[in-house]
Amino acid sequence: MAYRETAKTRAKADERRTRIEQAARHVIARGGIAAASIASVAREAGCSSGLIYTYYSSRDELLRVVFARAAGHELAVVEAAVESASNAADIVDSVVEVFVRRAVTGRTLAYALLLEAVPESVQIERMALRRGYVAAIASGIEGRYQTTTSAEVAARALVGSIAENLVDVLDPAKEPPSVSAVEALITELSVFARTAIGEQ
Amino acid sequence: MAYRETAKTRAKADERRTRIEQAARHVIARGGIAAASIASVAREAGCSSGLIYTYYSSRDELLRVVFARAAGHELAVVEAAVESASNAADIVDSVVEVFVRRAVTGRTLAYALLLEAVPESVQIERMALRRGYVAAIASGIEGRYQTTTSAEVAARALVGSIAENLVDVLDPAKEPPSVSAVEALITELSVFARTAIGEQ
DNA sequence: TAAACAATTGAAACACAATTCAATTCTTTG
DNA sequence: CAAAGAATTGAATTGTGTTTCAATTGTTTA
Repeated sequence: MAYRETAKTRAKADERRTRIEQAARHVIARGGIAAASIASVAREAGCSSGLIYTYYSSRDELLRVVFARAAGHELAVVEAAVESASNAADIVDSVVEVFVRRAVTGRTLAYALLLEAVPESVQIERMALRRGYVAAIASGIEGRYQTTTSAEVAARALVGSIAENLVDVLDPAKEPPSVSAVEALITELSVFARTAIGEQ
Repeated sequence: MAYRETAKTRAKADERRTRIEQAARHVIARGGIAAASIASVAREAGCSSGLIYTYYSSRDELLRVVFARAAGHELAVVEAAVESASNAADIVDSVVEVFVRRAVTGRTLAYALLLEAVPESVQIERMALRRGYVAAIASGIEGRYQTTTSAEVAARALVGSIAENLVDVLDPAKEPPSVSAVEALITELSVFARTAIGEQ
């Protein structure tokens, strides 16, 4: 008699949802959160503005979901780096390297994840990402090395040290850094971090 | 024949301007940049919204001026702490102590200065503040102590370490930290920072 | 194919603060 | 005091982007 929801229908809806999230991610990676208006995400996704509201209750909600997914991905990379390292010095080296290289490669996304002005709901996800980084590093350091201070303070300090040294590098108003500048930064941050946790 | 600008007039205008900036500072200290709408600053200053545009070309400009002044004050305090210290370990100790205590005492202002989402023009002032902190610390470290890494990277890392460890402390959604938690944080950050620069 | 209803559109409505400006109030000077 | 003009008001306007929803298009079933 009539149209009813079916597997095919649901699959198509899922695809649409995915397409919208991908579009939002692309727009953010290109121009930051500021560029991710409903209209521009819709344009990128090839749909109308209205349709986005079939999948998300508001712009903030869409941004929150997309941000959380991107953050989860970044965190997983850092967690993997921590896990594959064999001692505290290795951990901080890997974290510095992975963090800086990924930030430089995906400048605008990194800027959005770390520094850009974001709506409240997204800020909450950003805090969660930072807590995730800290937890990953702290757990890595804690088991294997007796630091002079609490692993949590040290882990936070490491995250802060890296992030602060990326501020200029990620500044959208500035030119991207040269390869040699990036290498130099990685080296110096590694030395600093190893010293900071009392290794070598 | 007519009314013309005079010393008294100018003095009154200056007073007005000062009153508006004070009002803006109060509003920000109470509720952050987000709370500093033109209407609420006007209410606090006891004048109309329109009058603010006699003194500032836009809300962003007002915020920029007020932020820059507050930032300058904070920076001067840190610079004084650096100058009064006699060696690298003293410098980092003083900076940690002054930074953390002031942040905790003026939580909302510190949040605005360091972490809150701000308009572009204010973000530029924030960057200047951070560069100021880095320069002050770096110059202090550089002359008196041979660090393992460049003084600039170390100074940035120190600023980042402190700021990151303040994130939870300053979160407006959270309770202010207990006195003992603040003391513990200062101690731990000091130990971390001294270790980081290679001093005991 | 027709009926039933879901998916999609996109222009209009809305929200919300910044900003403007005609009208009013205040100050100064001769 | 009256005229000139500056200071001030605050309601109306503007700008910008989100959100809605009546109308349209697409899909499914009998």
